[in-house]
Amino acid sequence: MRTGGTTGQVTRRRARTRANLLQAAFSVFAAKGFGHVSIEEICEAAGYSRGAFYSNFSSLDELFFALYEERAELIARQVSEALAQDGPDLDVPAAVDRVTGVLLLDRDWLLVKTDFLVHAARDPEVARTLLEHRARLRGAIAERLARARGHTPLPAVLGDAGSAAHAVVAAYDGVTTQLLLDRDVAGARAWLKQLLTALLTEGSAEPAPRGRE
Amino acid sequence: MRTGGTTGQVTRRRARTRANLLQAAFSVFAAKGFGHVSIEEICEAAGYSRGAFYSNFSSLDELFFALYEERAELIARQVSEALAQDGPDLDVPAAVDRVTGVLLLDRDWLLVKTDFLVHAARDPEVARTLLEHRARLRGAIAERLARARGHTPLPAVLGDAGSAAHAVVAAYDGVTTQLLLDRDVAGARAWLKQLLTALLTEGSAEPAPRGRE
DNA sequence: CCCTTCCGATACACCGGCGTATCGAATACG
DNA sequence: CGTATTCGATACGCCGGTGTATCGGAAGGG
Repeated sequence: MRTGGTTGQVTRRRARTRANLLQAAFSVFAAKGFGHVSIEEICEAAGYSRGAFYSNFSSLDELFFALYEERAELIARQVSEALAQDGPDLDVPAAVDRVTGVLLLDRDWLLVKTDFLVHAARDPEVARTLLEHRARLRGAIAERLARARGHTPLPAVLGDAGSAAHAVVAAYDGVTTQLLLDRDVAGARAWLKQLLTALLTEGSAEPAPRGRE
Repeated sequence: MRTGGTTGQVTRRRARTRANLLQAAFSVFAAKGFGHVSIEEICEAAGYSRGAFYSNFSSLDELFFALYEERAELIARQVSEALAQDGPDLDVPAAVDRVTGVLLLDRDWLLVKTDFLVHAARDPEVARTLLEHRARLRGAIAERLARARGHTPLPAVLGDAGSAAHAVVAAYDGVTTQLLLDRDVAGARAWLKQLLTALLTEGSAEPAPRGRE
């Protein structure tokens, strides 16, 4: 781990190495799960020696944390964009399509995210980070819902926009859990649409999607 | 690991040992998470040597699996009882109270269950087991909902009882995720009631509960 | 009460992975 | 193009945990 360089001379090579390690770690974590992964495995996957690892990170936990933050940041931006993309009217199915394109399609990300959840569940410090990330996403959703209020007849079954956003996130989490098990992406998208439609509209009766199990 | 005893002479001591190991393992897994637990730790916690472990299980995975199945069986029975308990009318808040008493109160169980989910997400064989368990719970819910149909005005926004049960499980999973992070059991119960009320009734507007984050 | 059968504690050899120290090669900068 | 500095590969010692083999004591049957 680099501690305090005398000058600010940080090279391009170093940045590449770090990025490669993170990239490789992502694959390995997704495949095996954090907690069943050794530092050596990551180094091997990335094509570096352990020396490179310790030059860039001080522990596996630190790398994992850095990895999560990097990806979470990326996702958050993409979701915000996807939400902001259309007009003031709220077209739930269309919005779900765009957002799930970001949130549900990358199975590896779901796996790593769930590993991180497990981690956070046992460490309040880590939990804070995850809660903040979730709050940011929820904020984007609440904002979008608030914008729709008045244009589209969003009924107040769930209270204000913030609470409604909470419900949306819960639905998303629930669908994610199922998706991790049955790997049915199409089904998950359909279910999420179904759930959100039920939650966000007053009385639109649609057929329930087919579940695999 | 015991393979093929010449006679069927399996003693009481053995059963106690096995139970003690499972019990200790549960605590250790809950505290540290599967994947950060060694066989030795479990033996130490249970007050046995590694010899005892290998006499009863052949690997950590096997023990973990056995542990999950034991507990899941228990929970499934309790939930079924809790659901069958009252009359044909569906009192959502009351039912939620009874069911969440079983499903949300034991944090350790939530932690182990999530570890198992992570495991299952990477191993289709394990996933099948978990999916079957979930299907059983869902079946109990669907049955309960079907029984309520006709008595209580359950609107068909979600389709048939099976689909509605699916939605209920998704809501439960979503709330669980949040609970793992914020540890707010009361809040989780309130949220679950809120969500299920919104999903299972036509147009009852109630205030949203306070979230901590 | 004996004695057969079973159970689990102990001892042993082994290895994967960890963290550090050192040094040659790569890189930025003048 | 030289050179000061950083980066990462290699080598080393170490340890926790694994799985097996052996053996003394507990448990249950007659």
